Amino acid sequence: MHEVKEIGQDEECFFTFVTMIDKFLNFVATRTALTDTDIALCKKYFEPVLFPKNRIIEEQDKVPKYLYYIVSGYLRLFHYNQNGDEVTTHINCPPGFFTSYSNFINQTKSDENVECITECELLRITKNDLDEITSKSSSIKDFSIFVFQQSLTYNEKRSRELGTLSAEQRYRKLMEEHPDILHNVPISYIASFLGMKAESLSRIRRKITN
Amino acid sequence: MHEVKEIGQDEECFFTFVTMIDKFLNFVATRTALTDTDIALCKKYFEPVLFPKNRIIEEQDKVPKYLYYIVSGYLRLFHYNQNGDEVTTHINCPPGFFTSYSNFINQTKSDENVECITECELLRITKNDLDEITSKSSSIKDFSIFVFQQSLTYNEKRSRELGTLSAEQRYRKLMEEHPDILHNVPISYIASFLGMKAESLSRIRRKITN
DNA sequence: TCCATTAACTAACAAAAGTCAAGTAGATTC
DNA sequence: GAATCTACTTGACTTTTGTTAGTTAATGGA
Repeated sequence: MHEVKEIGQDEECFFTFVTMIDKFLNFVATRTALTDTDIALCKKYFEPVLFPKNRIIEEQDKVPKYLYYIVSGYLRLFHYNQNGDEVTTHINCPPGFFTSYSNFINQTKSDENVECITECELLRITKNDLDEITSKSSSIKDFSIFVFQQSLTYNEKRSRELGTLSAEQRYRKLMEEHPDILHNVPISYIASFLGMKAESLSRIRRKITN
Repeated sequence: MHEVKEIGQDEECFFTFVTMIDKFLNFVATRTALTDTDIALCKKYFEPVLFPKNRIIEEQDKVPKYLYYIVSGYLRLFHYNQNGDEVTTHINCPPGFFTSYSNFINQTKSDENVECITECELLRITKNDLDEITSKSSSIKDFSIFVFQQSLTYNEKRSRELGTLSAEQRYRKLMEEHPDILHNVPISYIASFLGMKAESLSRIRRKITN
């Protein structure tokens, strides 16, 4: 059985693998029926890890190593633009998966970093191991295709909103759909994620709450 | 052997199936090696069709019937916003595939219309038939996964650009990457696709060419 | 051929968002 | 507890984009 790895730190960890993998299996079960064999495969190949706040777990200019399932915590994807400013392109929280999808799937170099915004409990799997378990289990394969499609749908939605909504409408939408993000993620990341400057978001927030 | 169907019109058609499918097979071959069996499968299941300018070939509130390969012509995806205005979310041209991807894959209702901007020569395939040939040929399956990944990559790129570039930068980028679109697609569609008003695009064009 | 319709451009003004510079409040550190 | 430091806010100003309305050019149908 795995132990929870806390990378680059010597602090003790009280989170148990059983808890994490069970949460994951519950999530999968909401969508796909799993056999005992499927469950055993997941337990064998998904590795539980615990990271502290602000840890960068995938680096730009490298091939993303893992697909992550988020048990707890907040993650972001960001890169640097021509001026050297950080641009946050994704923010996610439980329950869900996280990685630089197209680069992970194709195993190509990504220009994005994956960073833990808060402390994060994650389950991770490499591309090789994912291919391994999807070839062994058609249920897991179906679920993995579903996850991939979710990412496609997400990006279609995101580009539609960025193309047609005003900064204020985009913020209001985030307030409705992910109020938790507002309480757990720095405003500056949220502004960048919503495609506006931090000052603009500040003004919008004041106007709304006034 | 198929005949080229020209739907809803009685005009004669001089495009041959052989030409269309050969262009398609050449395109696939740039990426995936096909056996004679694979080629026979494609010829059997991809149906050549010819549509006139402005024809809507997939309608909103319905499940998209086909995935299209574009042999010639320009297509767009559009929907209506709260004010009843058209919003163009995608424009594409040969060589490439076209559909409302996430709804086609999941066979769910789409709120988008697929419209031929110009006369279009297309090859189309239903979801059932696509599943059929991908189950019979692993090469075709690989290629089909590649096509969907392209769509994911495309949407990631698009949302990044809409989130971080100014209207002028977005137009300049389109000028560089798809100058042909500017000559074949109405300005109003392009403006909407780039997330700006037609008047803004007009100003930008004057400023650039002045 | 003429009329009606539409697409594209223009201009003047309004609103939204960015820029720059300064200020505040809350943490953190020594 | 004073001094930093950082994230966030604020205000004045600029630039970009949207709005409205009018003009021109091209298009298609009767």
